[in-house]
Amino acid sequence: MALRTGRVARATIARLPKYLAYLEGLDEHTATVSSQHLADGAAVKDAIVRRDMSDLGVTGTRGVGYDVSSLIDRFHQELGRGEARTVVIIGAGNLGHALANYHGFENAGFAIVGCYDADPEKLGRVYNGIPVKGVEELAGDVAIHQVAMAIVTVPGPAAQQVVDHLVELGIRSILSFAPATLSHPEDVDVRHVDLSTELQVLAYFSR
Amino acid sequence: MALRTGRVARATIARLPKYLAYLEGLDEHTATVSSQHLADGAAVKDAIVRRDMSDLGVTGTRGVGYDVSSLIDRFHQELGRGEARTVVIIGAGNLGHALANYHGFENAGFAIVGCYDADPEKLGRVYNGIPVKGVEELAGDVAIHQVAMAIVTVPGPAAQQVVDHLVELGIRSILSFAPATLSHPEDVDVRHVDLSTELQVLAYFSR
DNA sequence: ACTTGTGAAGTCATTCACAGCG
DNA sequence: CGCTGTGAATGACTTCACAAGT
Repeated sequence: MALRTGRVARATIARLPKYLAYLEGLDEHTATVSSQHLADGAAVKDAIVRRDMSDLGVTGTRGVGYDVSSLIDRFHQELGRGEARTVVIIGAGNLGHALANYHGFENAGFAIVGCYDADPEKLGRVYNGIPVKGVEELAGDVAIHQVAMAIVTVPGPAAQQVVDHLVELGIRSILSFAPATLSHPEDVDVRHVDLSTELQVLAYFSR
Repeated sequence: MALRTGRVARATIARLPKYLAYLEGLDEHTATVSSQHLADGAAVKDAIVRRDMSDLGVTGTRGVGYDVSSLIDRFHQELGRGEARTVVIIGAGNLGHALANYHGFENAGFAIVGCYDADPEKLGRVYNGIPVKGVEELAGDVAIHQVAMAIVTVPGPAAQQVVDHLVELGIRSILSFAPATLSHPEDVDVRHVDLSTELQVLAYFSR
């Protein structure tokens, strides 16, 4: 259906890292995978795999499957691996610290420029090679490193002004862990991960 | 439409904490809210609020709005606040530490029983009043405290066996931060928060 | 007048099921 | 025969729009 859409569905993109993890863990000499096979590896249904490939414009061989290395290349390209992508973390508390030490971001091709905090006492620390700096350095660093994304880990009450500041600096994509309802211009994409809500939803459905 | 369904849509439940946060921050003497008003406070559309209330079986007064304290009571009840709900955290690394220190879980009515790690060096530490224990104490603690939920923050490769173990202990709800595809019985509810995937999706749509 | 409550339509994503190619 | 590729069905959630209650 979508033979050359510039944009692919969010749900499809979210599965690409899973597909990639499975494909990259495969034997060197595994040349092809069937949708069934890939589906098992990524814990999804086979029909989803075929739909995703179709939406991405990827084509396999009937009776055989999809070419593994083509898939890997295509997924890398689609996810923008290889391009320089810089990120800042705002808030050097426990969560900021944990995220700075989390290697999944680097593995996915992101470079964390710095971790910014208002507390002068934290200044100068280094987490996993990432410097903790004062917020006054943020504007400069964003410009120098062409930062396009930010991860917000400040306490709830401070989150709104942090978001406002980030938007002012030209950041258009924000991943927030702050337990707060945030307002923002609609051309800014704010993804919200609310840990306590996740747990509450889980609890609700376990009764 | 749903006047007495035992179960409400996931999406609706996920909004209740937002509604609650807004309502609980209201003036003492604000007796009612309109769907419009509540929608603004929770950053959603007013039609969603009305649909949610309808699905919950909550009824307002036309021309006036919904009764604030009734809503608060109803939401608390729906989310199971007030009931004893115990949780364990598996993995006392950076993320486990951060989550132990995160007060949002307690605020939502969860009691974190302990933080379990295979590394003997971490044993005996206390994070925010939560003891770090060896995994061999997990089974006993789960039984004693009637733990029904677990948060998994171990590295990817260890995650599958941790999940298997938790399932064996009777845990039926798991919130996993491990960057790994996990298999589990279908009567066990596993919510997966993949931080690096979140960032990759965000990056994709910012191009 | 103001605001609820809800059919009906719209959007997005998953799943089915099978025709058609290799 | 095996496996892809996709129309069509289904399902979950949102949004519209308006009739009806206060």
